[in-house]
Amino acid sequence: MPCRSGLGIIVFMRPFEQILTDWLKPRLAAAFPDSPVPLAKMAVVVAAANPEFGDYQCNGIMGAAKAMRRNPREAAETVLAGADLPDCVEKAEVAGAGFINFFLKNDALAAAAGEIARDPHCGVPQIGAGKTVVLDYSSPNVAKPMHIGHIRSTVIGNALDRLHRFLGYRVLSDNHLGDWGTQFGIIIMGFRNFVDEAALRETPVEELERIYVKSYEQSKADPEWLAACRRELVKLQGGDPDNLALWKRFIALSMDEFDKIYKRLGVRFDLVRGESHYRDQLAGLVARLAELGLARESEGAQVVFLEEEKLLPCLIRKSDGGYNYATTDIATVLNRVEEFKPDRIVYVTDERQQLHFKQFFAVVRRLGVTTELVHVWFGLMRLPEGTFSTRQGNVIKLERLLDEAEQRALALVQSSSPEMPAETQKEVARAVGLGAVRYADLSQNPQTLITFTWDKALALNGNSAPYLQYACARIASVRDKYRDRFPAGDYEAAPIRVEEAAGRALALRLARFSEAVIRATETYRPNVLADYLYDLSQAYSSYYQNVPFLTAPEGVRESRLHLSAVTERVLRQGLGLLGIETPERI
RNA sequence: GUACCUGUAGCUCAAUUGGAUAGAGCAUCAGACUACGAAUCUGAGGGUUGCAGGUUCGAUUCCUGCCAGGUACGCCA
Repeated sequence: MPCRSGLGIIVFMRPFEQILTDWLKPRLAAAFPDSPVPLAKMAVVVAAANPEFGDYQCNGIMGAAKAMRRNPREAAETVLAGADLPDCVEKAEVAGAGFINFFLKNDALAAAAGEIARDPHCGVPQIGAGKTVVLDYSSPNVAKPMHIGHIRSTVIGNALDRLHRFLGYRVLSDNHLGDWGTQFGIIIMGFRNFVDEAALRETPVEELERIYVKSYEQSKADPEWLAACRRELVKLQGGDPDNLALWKRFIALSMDEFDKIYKRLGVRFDLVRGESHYRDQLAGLVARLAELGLARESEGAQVVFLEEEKLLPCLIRKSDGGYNYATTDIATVLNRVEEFKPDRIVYVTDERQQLHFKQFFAVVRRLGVTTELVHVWFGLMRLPEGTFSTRQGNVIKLERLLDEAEQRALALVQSSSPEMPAETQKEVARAVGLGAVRYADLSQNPQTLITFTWDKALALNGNSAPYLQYACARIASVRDKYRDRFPAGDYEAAPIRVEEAAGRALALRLARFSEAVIRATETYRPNVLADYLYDLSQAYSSYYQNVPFLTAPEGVRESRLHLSAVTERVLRQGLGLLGIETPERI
């Protein structure tokens, strides 16, 4: 992996899979001059599935050989015949039906670990340099408390945010608040008739929710009330000063509460532009779509038909003259494209909005926008007894989840670290509890539904954030003891040597960090990184258990401390990308 | 009715996007602290990958049909 100039300065470093792929390409091109399978696909090298098959493997030859009616094993032998292996490879062999397996030199693994320690990005290439991504996530509705259903968009979106930045992308995170919908007519009526000012001072957002629910129920039972709600909405949208003042107050109260949660979760946005930010552009947008012949009237509404895309029609203006979210979303894309010139716009929402995104993406395409648009959707959060909803009253507030997590973590810290000062215990419990909640969500494939249980969300052992945090704390603890006992020692200057099996397995995991980061980002699945970190951590725990540090002979001791330090660095960096803190001691 | 998603060990989830003997955690059972943190480690049992076909050297992955669950289908977001 290390690539040095003659002066011993690091020029660049590449992951092993990249080195091996590049090595394979010209050889495959020579062996298969007329292959119908593209070289780029044939030459892909991936981590080996099983240690007995080496460290990395290439599976592409079998497909190509098949397409050309050649014997795959013989074809693979031909490729390897020259035997001028890359420096990092100990041996390469053909196995099974026509796999090529690569076994790396221990020295190469040791050197790679050393490079990761020195590289500011832990060996991860800056593949996003020069590219801009707008990331749209969280986006809660004003006047409703955030509940456990909101955690997914916020936590997944935030992890994607951090991952992209780490890869060198310019990221603009935008919290597209629901601050301009039909709900405000209902809330204003609720406010005028039911508000309890004392409650509004005590728990503002809960009170707003209460009056919303009450007014909503009344609107379903009473057509007069519903009509009044509509009138209030039209007044608001028409700029009525009283309603505007109320609306602004609702937003301010909600934002205060959202900000508290974002602060606890370590989430910050570059932009907070709610739907209302685009409200003056909606009429012009609809007119433009009509002029272009894209939109036309249907049943009193303005609609874009999407038969070519085999999609249902997209409604952009209601028959009562009001606009809906599709219109706002289209306007938002146009603004972002013009203002930020992004290469890509990524949205993180739940699965229910898939059709909506396909529809308004299609409309935007017809307007000539070529920016890549991605909808990252995730499965709904459910309770064991079924879905939850505000109206059923079975929601679990996000704040309560976070409080509970910190409490459980505190109990654990107090029992296992009684000597720790109370203030520190509290701080550690915060990091451990919130880390557990984040990890429980991020370690699962986003596209599956999550059934919420307290035990799962707050797990503190096994495959959980505290397991990873524990590994970090243990490394830090050994490092401090080393400094006590060997004040003159400098393990960071000592070379890393890879000898025993557990150390080799650990170094191999470290070399795969960049692959995990890139794949997690490109597939929009933070769980890929979470899986990697857990695997790395297991490799370390095993190493720790099987190999002495402080009682090892000089040299070996320093090498092991050094390898531990690299592991710590990658773990802290990786967990940081998931938004999980790693206290020195836990 | 149409479209999308999910179905893997008792439970919760993986499986490098078509690769080799389908892997982890929890739970169960058996071991390991007079060493550097046992929030840990070592090992065992546990599988017709919903069912039935198909495509090919090779399928949890792709195609078709069923079954079960979830979600969405013009004026909510």
